[in-house]
Amino acid sequence: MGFNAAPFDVVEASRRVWLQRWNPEAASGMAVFTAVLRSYQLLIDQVNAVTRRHGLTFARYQVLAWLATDPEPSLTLSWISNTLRIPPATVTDIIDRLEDDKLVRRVPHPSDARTTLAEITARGRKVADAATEDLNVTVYESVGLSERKRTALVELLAELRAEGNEFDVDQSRAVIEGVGSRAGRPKGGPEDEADVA
Amino acid sequence: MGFNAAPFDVVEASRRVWLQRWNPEAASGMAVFTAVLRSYQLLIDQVNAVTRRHGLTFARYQVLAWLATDPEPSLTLSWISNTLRIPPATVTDIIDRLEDDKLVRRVPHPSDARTTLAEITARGRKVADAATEDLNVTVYESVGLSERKRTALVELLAELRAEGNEFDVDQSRAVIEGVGSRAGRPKGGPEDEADVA
DNA sequence: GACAAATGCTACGGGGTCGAAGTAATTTGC
DNA sequence: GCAAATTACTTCGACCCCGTAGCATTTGTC
Repeated sequence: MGFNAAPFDVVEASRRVWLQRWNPEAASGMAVFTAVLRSYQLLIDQVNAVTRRHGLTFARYQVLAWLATDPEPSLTLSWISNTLRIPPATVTDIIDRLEDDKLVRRVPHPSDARTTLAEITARGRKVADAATEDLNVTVYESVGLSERKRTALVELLAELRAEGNEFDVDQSRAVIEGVGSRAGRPKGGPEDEADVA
Repeated sequence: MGFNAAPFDVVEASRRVWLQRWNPEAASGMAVFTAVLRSYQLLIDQVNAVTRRHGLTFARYQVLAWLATDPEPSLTLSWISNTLRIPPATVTDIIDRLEDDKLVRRVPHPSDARTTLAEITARGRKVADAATEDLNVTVYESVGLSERKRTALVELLAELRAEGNEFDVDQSRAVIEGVGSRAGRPKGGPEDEADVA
């Protein structure tokens, strides 16, 4: 769907309504959610338009991009599921489609027969890079905001995500440093269970 | 799906990869998009869990909440489509379901036979308010961040959305001031066409 | 007033996603 | 060393969303 401007700023309008009918804390929280929602819609729309040009949905692109990026040419499906927060059944479907298009290949895990690895093909790598290049030029480089404000925004959202336990704050730094160590893990799971309900 | 922490901060990890393989502008833009995406996932997940308790999807809740909020008890389907950025066919579907549940009623527009109004029922109002109350307590009031940071975040996102032409910046203020004037408009459309491609 | 264009909505059909249940392999506990 | 619990993935079925095409009405143009 093409993107037409809404007739007014829905976030600000809602916020005023909330302030009248509910309490200020709820109003600011609602405003955060609504602002994130509408920003997401704005951006995902542009992203979808690009990935579609390359024959991919965003979900499929995302998986392919990680496979293309990672030092290891293959990742376990469960790693994909946990990291990209895609339900297992959806990962299965995504890999099915990518396999149909010969962008990815299923490979048995060397030491754990339960586990399946997704391995990117040469063709897949080519498609991923072309799509990324296109995304960079068409969307990412022309997101609004100054460089300084982009940084501020990303930091605020990082804090929001950290507080919401969106990622494992304790382990994150260590994992990011050792970028190469993501794939081959025989166990694949975090060694200490996070206490999420 | 329950929400388990990802093993690391995917935004930061991606940003580093981008800085190595692509240019800094693309990296910061990608980080903005990814941060918005993951924040959206985090929040929409919580919101969905709440609305489901009340027998609604988020899309249906959103429509119902606007109907419950607006001074006018009815809105045109096209207004809903434009404002909440929901494709017309989807609005039809949403109203169908809400009608099935007796939360909303279709009413012919008094002066334009093409147009249909959605009017909230007493039952609909009750469900909407209960769901909103629940959302406030369960999600909105406990979004992270200090009040100051929430404001800063919402402002940054407003700028992002404005630059992306997510809403009609010129008219927005005027429309928001006259909150009551949204519904009954016989024409329903903006009087000057925004120059969107 | 008549015809073309624009607007508002709906019917149809398909694609993407995902919860739940099932299968297979591995790890844990005793 | 074996049963129970856990982990990894897939199958199935369903729901939600939405692009497309189409119909009805209104508006614009002459």
